[in-house]
Amino acid sequence: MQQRAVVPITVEGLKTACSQCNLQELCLPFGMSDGDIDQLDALVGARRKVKRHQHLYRVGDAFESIYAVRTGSFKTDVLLEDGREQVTGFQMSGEILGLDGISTDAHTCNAIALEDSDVCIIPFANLETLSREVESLQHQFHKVMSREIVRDHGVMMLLGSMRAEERLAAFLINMSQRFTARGFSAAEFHLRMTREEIGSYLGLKLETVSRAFSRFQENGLITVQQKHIRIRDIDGLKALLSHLPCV
Amino acid sequence: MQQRAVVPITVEGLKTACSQCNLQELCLPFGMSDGDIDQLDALVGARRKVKRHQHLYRVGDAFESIYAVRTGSFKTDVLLEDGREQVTGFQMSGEILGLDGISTDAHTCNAIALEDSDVCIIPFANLETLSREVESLQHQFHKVMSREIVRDHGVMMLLGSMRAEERLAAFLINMSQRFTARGFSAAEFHLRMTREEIGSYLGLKLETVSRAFSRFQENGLITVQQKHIRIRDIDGLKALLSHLPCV
DNA sequence: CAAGCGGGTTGACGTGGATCAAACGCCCCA
DNA sequence: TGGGGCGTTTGATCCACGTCAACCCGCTTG
Repeated sequence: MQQRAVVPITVEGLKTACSQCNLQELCLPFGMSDGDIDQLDALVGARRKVKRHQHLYRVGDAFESIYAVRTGSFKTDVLLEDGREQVTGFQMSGEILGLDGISTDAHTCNAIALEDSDVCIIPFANLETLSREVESLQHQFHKVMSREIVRDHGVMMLLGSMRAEERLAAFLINMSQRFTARGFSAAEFHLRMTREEIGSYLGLKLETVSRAFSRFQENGLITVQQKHIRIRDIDGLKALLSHLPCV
Repeated sequence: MQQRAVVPITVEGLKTACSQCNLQELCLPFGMSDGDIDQLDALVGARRKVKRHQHLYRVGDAFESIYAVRTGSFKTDVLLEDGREQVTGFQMSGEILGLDGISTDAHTCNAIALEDSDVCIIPFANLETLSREVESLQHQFHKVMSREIVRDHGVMMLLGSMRAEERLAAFLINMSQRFTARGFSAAEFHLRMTREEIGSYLGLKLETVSRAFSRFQENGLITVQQKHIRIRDIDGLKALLSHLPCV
């Protein structure tokens, strides 16, 4: 995935134009014509900064906007009464947050910044209005929602049918692909979440995650130093998924 | 590998009008005005019968329509290369199938009838066109997609953070609520899926599902006779979920 | 500089659910 | 009417992952 011509980021302009944004290929405007994207510019309102560990929204908050991650990253989670946490996803730049709120006009999960981050606010009423006029926007938005559903099915597969090492391998491969799409190294990256958060996402305890990392390292698949991951044998990781037990 | 059984669209001409359908409250038209629903009538094309164990669509099939279940019920599943199956959902009358296909213009899961069933075919291109004109339809459709996302998060919670009996209790409560919404008894119903399918959905083996049923019966929470379930103590089931260990 | 702390690793041990195995009951069909 | 097969139940055993606990490391703070 090649980056578009580098465009100087608008200097602290409160509104960031989609038409000038280098995340176009990853975000809502993907596949839209330049003309259509210009119309999006009018819609995407202010940006909002969210500091590490702060909530972008919480369960029960009134739903008004969806958000596109510009910089940084987030996790979304759901809490059970007794305190158990289920992380439902990690979101990186260009990805859309808040779709859960549409169904009941209130958010049904929490969105928390994993690092100092920055989102574009997309007022949902305006998005619906504009997407009645701009067919490509309408279609693209539907694709974004559908992609979220497909992603969730993948996670269900992972949680319901895979063993610990398969889950972690799938997670690492997924992270690698998403970093690659953003122009970062496919083989070397920095995880923003803790072992506990990874574990919650994968339906495992943090000790199990840690042990699986260690085992991967022993087997020469990766190198781990705290949150810094280097993938040494991506095919080996992928083989774990095919359940050809480490041919 | 069996050849695609190209089910001839049962002409049956009788295209059912949403405006005349008693599933309105559960289906896409929910919340729309009578006038707006009349417009939907033009859109919902033929119906299609699907016999028990037949596919409504398969992974890889071109995406053209979404479907509303009229009678009967379905499961959706995803398969891993080595044959492991993950059931991603069960769909009852009024519920929408096929949203997974929007993202890539091809279906990403299989939809299989659990009994002889009957769906309304909603050509997606037409739906997008009409929902550019009918605001209430647009909004309702977005809610349907969002509800699916929220539902998936619930399943992730279940798979990632709950123990076997909690999962089954959640499943039974959910089924009971959905039967109730359709005018059936909340306390007594007939499951259309096997123990294995329930297990796949809940991330458990069929033996574990069976044992949990038996344990619930011993504790006076339910009565089980094969697929026939009678709930005797709904509060007891709900208590299992709050993880107040059977006070 | 020490003390405290959050995150991570590692070991010893326990257990919930998987696996293996046998038998049963319902239903379809010859 | 009897047989065969699928779905289900139940018991015995196993093991992957959870739990508990000790310790390490890098940061922060007084």
